[in-house]
Formats: sequence, structure tokens, C-alpha cells
Amino acid sequence: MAATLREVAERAGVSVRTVSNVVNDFHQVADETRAKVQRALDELGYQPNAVARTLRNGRSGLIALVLPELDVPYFAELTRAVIEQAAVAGYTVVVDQTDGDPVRERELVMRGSRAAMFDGLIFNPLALGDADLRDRPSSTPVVLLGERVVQGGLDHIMIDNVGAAELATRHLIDLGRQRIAAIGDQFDETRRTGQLRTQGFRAALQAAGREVIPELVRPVEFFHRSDGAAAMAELLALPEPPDAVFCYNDLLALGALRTILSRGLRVPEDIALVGFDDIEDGRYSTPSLTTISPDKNQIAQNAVQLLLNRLEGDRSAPAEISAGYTLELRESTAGRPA
Amino acid sequence: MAATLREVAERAGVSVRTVSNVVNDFHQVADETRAKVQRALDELGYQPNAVARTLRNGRSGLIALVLPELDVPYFAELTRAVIEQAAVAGYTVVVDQTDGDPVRERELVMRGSRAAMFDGLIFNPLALGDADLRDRPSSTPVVLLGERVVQGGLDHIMIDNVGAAELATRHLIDLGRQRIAAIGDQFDETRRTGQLRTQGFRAALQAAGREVIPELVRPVEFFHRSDGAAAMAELLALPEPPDAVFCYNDLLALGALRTILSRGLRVPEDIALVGFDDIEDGRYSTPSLTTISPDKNQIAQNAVQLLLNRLEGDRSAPAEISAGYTLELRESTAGRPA
DNA sequence: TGCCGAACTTGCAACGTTGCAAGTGATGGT
DNA sequence: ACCATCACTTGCAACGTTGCAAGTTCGGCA
Repeated sequence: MAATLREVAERAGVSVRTVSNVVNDFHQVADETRAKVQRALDELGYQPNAVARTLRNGRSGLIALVLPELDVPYFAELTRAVIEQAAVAGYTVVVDQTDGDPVRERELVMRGSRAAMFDGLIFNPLALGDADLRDRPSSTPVVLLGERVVQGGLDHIMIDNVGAAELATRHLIDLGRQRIAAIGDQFDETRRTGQLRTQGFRAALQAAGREVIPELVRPVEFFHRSDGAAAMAELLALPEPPDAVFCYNDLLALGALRTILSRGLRVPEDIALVGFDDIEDGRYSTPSLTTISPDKNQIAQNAVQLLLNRLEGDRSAPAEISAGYTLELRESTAGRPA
Repeated sequence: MAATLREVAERAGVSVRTVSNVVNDFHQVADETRAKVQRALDELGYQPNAVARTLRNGRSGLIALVLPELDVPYFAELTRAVIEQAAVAGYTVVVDQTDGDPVRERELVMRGSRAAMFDGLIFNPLALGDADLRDRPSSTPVVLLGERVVQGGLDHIMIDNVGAAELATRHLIDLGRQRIAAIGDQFDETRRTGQLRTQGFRAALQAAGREVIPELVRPVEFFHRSDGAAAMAELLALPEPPDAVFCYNDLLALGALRTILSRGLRVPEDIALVGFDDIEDGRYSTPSLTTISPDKNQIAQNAVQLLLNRLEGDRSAPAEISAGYTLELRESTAGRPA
């Protein structure tokens, strides 16, 4: 089915090279020849073979975005931003999901086998660490997202988790809340996000001269709604439940919200809630969710830009960029308008 | 950086072909030779060049999933299912987002340039129709998702929108609701989903001997939360607001829910809500959302299976598969447990 | 008339891989 | 001693494309 340059050339009675010149708008091609070739191209429905072109040119025009979970809204929204940024530069983004599975991460990022189809990778690792990534055999440029890898030889974009968590917690303190809890702590070595946010949480409390009550810092396995709902149920079962909760992402907060409301308690009157990520769900929940809003566009823009620089041969030292964030005040701490 | 077979061969003092044989575990290779080659492979950190392999073998092991919007939870959840199914067969899925932009859809699906990197495509079109797809120049197999294309020469998986909408509406009728509204009608020729669901909505009302009140059928531009919120506001502004609303997807329903609750009305006491898609958000909203639950796993499984069949040379007539669905009863119509 | 350059066209090689079929050398049987 | 057989190894060509440099044709000018 798929016609090749050679077939077109034979039909048009010219050389393969000339057809290529027509297809690529090259050099001078006589009008007559161009017309003849064009006719053959149309008749055969010629489509260039992207694989051969890539082999020949060393460029595919494809960037891979490798994420833990696409059905986590934060990643889905980030993906949109990355796709938009890459499109500006003429690149197409393809996304793949690892579920944080080390085998899959390795397969996609480390082994050239699959990775080499792409000009570059933007990768948010969960399982792979510093050590794994350091001796990557493939030469495809990579930009890292997230907090997993601290000291890498690779470009890296993150947000200041400690600072952001501190900001969120301070907000709850400023509201006058007395028993402030946190949902999202993580012990697993490969999940640093939770640890960093707990660090910020504690720092804020200590800065305010508050004691950190261990049972109010709840660990979770994942950052999903169900984990938030379960952790909140535990908090409500305490002899002295909290009057405010900082959830380490919006999904946890939405899960927690569901638990709180289902017990007939009110947010923020009985319990104030702060989330993290600023996903769209949180803007449409009732009450809407006060949250830390990382600048997803900045993250995407930096990621794409760094990658493009590398593609153009930039050999400078790996960049370490900290993306901005703001605290979005909404109903889950501010209350509803009358 | 990236070593080639030739470089390995030179280092090991054997032919390129022999290295290839070692890499691919071919034929008989003497233990001694294998060890020697293996050492060279390791020392050079050889990784096979996927592009060259693809050109040579005609197979990349990559399937593309082309969707309108990744940050719509339904698509994100469907993506997960497709990735899981494809992994079973040893294929890697890459996802791309079109935003329903005809230019992008064409670029990705029609022009071999980008599409040809993949062995097959699973494509949910918004803008491209029957006519466009019929004379696709590329020979890469395609499986279509969604209702856009009716009579295609391509494999196609859909759900019975009319029947599902009827079921949802009948549920509201059975609850004894008197003024039942719908949110999600669409006029645009390229958005058939809304039209089909309206068809089912009307059919259910008529079957129950009810009149269809035109102003209770609200059109939207997109199926997003904001559209649902706005449409619900219009409904509430009517002299006689509805006491039940069928929203054509869960995002519309969540937007509508937000509007209802923010006016101090109750769901389902004042207004009952039914959605469509069964996304996770709807299970954690308060109240949780009664919804039509399409069998996403079945859709994914069929899509991948059909595609794999084509890849293996299946030339049979295009399949037209209707995926199953159920009505999930939750609090937005059933009320909350005491 | 002959030469030069412009305008256009082309063949060759290479990107890195693998199928094919042939090559090499040792072994064993007669 | 010879040949068939076996175990292993290899060169060539091809997948479809494009860079390079050389080729061809022609008109214009001396």
C-alpha cells in the first residue's frame, strides 16, 4: 500500500533523488518536472516513511513524556501544558504511563530499545533513583520532573515542597486552628514528596511555637482519593479529632472531604482543609478547595525548553529549576460567601 | 555515544552479523564467541537502535492512542485500561491529544509522517468524519472509538448512547420526578454524542407519556465542569426549575452539582442528578453521583484486540462493537444513608 | 565555434539493523 | 585420504530516506 520514493520515481520517470527534492521543496526543480512528479505523488498517495526519515536524519520530531499515572488529574493537566509547549516548537508529544513500576520505568527510559524512537524524554520518576539514572546507556536527552532525584547529572525541574507545605500549614495556623493534622506522609524511600511536605508541615508548626502531635500526621500509601478518605476516617476516630487538615495533594483532600461531609461535619466550620496541586476537581467541589497551586505552565515550559536546548547541542551543566507556586484561597478554609 | 553493532563487532573482532546473533539470541553461537561479544557489548553499553530495527522489521511495538483530551477523566481512565491491555500483548502505548482540532487529528492520523512510527492507532475522533477517514493514504491499521463515525470502513467500538440515555432518564422518571431536564445537547455536526443522548432522553420521556419541554434540554459547547455549572444556572433561573437533571457526562454533572449546592439546594431532595461515564470524581463527590457506567475495560480490550488482529493480517470486514454499560445507583438519586 | 556557468538532475553511499544464503573449518565415517 | 556433515560465522543486500558531489543539458557570450 504505502508508496515509496522509488515507486513514485519510476512512475514519474525521474530519479528517486528528484522525487525527494520535490517532496522536500529542495533546490531548483523545473516546473515541468515538479508537475510530473507531483502527479505521480498524488496518484500513488505517497506518504513519507517517518521511520526511514528518522533513521536518516536522526530526528523524529517526537518527545516522550513519561509519567507515573495519567489518570491523576495533576499529571493530566501537566500533560496538556507540555503538549502545548512542545507544539510551539514543532514537536509532537507522546505520553506513557509507568505506574511507578521500576521495570516499566527502566524499560521506557533506560533501555534505548523503546526510548530511542524519541528525540528526548521528559520523565517523572517514582521508582528509579539517582543511581539508576546516572549510568543511562542511551544518549537521548532527559529532563526530570519531581522530587525523586536530588543530585543528578540531569536537568531537573521541581517545586520547593518544603516551602509550599510550610505556606499551606501557616495558612491554617493563621486561621486560628488549634489541632492541625496532615495527610500524606510517606516512609518509602522512593516517595520523597510526602517526606518533604511533612518537613514543611513541621517547620511551620514549630515556627509558630506549636507542638507536632505525631498521631495527627497520617501516612498514606498512595496519593489517591481512597487513601485520603481512609486517613481522614482515622483522624476522626481519634479522641481529639483535628480542626484542620493539610492534605499533600488535592485527591487526598477530596477523599478527606468526602469522609468529613459524610459524617455530617462541615468544612471549613468544623474542619478546614488545604490541598496541593490545584486540580480542576478542587475548584468545583463543594466547598471548593484551598490549595497550593504549582505553576504547571512554568514547569511545562521549562521542561520543554531545557529539552530543546539539549537537542540543539547545549552541553552546559545540568539545570536545577524550582518552579513557582501560590496559595489559592477557596471555600475549604475561607468559608462560603453568603 | 550510542554504540552500533559495527563498533561492537570491531571491538570483539567478529562480524556485525555475529554480534546481531548474540544480541538476538540467534542460531548457534559458540560459547567463547558469545562471551567475547558480550564483553564488548557491556563495555560499550550497546543499546539496539529502535528506529533501525523498525525500518528493517516493519514493526515498532508501539501503538498510538489518539484522544481529544487527556485531562478529561473518562479518557484518562480509558487510557489506563488500554495501556494495560496492550502491555499484555507486549505493546507499548503512547498517547496523544488532539483537542478535537481537525488539523491535529489529520496530522496524527492521516499523514503517515507521524503516524507511521506506530504499528497501529486507536483513535477517538472529534473533528474528522467518515469522509476524511475513508481515503486514508497510510496503511497503518486504525480502530475507532466513540460515535463520531457511523459507517466506516474501519473497526469501531462505541456504546449504545441512545439506550444508555434512555436508561438514565427512565431512572429519573421511576423516581417520580416531574420536571426532568437534560444538560449536554449539541448541535454541532461533529459532536454526535450530545445528539444521540438527547434522542434517548426524549425517547424515555415519550415512552412514559411525558411531554418534552424544550427549555429543559440545555445545549453546551463542551462537556466540561464549567459548561455544566453554567447550564445548571440557566435551569435554576427558569420560572419553573427542574426537579431532576440528566447530565450527558459526569463532568457536566459535577459542574451542575456545584451550582445547585451553592444555591443552598439539596441533591437529591430538591434536584436529582444522573451523570454518564462513571469517573472516579463522581464516586467521591458529596453526594456521590448516580451515573451510566460504560465498561471501559471491555472497550479497551476490544480496541486492542481488534488492532492486534489487523496487525496479524486479519482482512475480515470491519467490526462494529457495542460495549456494555450499567446504571450505577449512588446518592445523587438514591439519597444518603442515615 | 567554442567555452562557461547556470539550471537542473542524478548516482552513490550511508543511517543501523536483520534475512538470506553462502562460507569456513573441524570432525567423523568409510 | 576423501568427502559429507555439522557447528559456527560471515558478506551482501535491503528497509526508505537524504547529503554529497558529480553529472547533464542548455543558453549566452566572446
